Amino acid sequence: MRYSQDHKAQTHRRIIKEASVRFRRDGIGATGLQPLMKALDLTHGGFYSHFKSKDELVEKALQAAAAELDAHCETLFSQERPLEAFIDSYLSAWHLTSPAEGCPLPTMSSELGLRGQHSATTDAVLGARLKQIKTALGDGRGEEQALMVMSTLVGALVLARSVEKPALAQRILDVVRDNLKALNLEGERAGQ
Amino acid sequence: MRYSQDHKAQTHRRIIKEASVRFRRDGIGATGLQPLMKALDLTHGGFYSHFKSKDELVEKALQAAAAELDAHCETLFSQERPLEAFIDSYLSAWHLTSPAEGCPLPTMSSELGLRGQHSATTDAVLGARLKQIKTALGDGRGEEQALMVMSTLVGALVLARSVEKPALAQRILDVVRDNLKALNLEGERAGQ
DNA sequence: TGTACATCAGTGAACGCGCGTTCACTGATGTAC
DNA sequence: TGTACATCAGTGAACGCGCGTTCACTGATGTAC
Repeated sequence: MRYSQDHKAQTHRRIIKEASVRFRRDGIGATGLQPLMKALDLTHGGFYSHFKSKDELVEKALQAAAAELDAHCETLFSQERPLEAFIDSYLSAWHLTSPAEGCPLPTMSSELGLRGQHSATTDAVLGARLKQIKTALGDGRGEEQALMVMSTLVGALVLARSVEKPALAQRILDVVRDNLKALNLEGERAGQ
Repeated sequence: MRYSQDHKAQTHRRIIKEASVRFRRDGIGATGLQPLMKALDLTHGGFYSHFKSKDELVEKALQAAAAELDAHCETLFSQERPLEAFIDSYLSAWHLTSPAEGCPLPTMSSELGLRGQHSATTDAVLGARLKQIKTALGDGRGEEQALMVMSTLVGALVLARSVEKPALAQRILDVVRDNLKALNLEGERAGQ
């Protein structure tokens, strides 16, 4: 059946979108192409008229998640207190329980690293955040401080998602959020 | 064939040891029981006379990795500058490239969390490190500072292992190590 | 001390299942005349 | 404007493969007499 002009492009985007959700939520290895296509009311055979392999979809899905995060961060960093907005967002209860729509660094990039299948997109995502944080800090040691902030945010989220007790997870997020804000307010003052 | 008295216990430990290495290095989902048993010159059928399921082995392997880390950290924290020794060890080039023998938090615990199969052992591992760091810091806000340190260490290692460019990975480790030491030396002074 | 037997750690074939990937095919639609 | 045809996104069966798990079996050794 031949479809209207941009029908295939739409399907292409739908596959990438669904994949970027599932890869982040369930893991890349644990996400099957058959269930993924079925969720979009498609059959699995058609997958290969869109992508030449699962690996290609993984890269496209990571890029889609990166673009999503870029858009979200553009909003956050144009607020009055950009760094606080970013920290609050990254360590929110929503981000804790919604890896499917969250930052791909602790999910997709992490799994790609584990398998030794690194992607330049990971470096781009990290680089984009570092640049935004550095600009928000505005002082000379911005680059190093930005790396500290990102490491702490990612680590806190990874740990909060890993621990068994929900109360401990929430405590990690709360403590790190408060202490990180305190540190960075100092930095912002020092930079002025 | 009947074996000498503690032969089975030895095999049991060998399986757990090999699993704790493979789960951390390759991931739990990507580690097959068949190749694992073959690597120990055993056949896969015998696995179930040792463990009732792969999940049971996962928990035992995580506990083994935790015990290994405990032993290593006991050495580190009995040195003159315990916190620096721990930070240096955690952010070492060796730890970056040797997840198989390293901290299970960014590897096994992270994957268990991703699958929603949390373990109390994760909380125990984190708790043990927090306690040691808190003791090393020795001041009133030790608990919160300890959480900040652990989050930053885990995040730095996760990011360093995720990025594509080795130079960026090394830079993350270097910057975070230096800045974390600076922060904590202040803390140690403040606590005295 | 020598023999018969019970034990049980480990064997290896087999189970159903889902994986990524291939491929001959379908059939509604856009295009050509 | 009406008809014949080419296109090609999507179909669905099939491929080999490795997974976790089961189970009837083996055979060297410890134990009992």
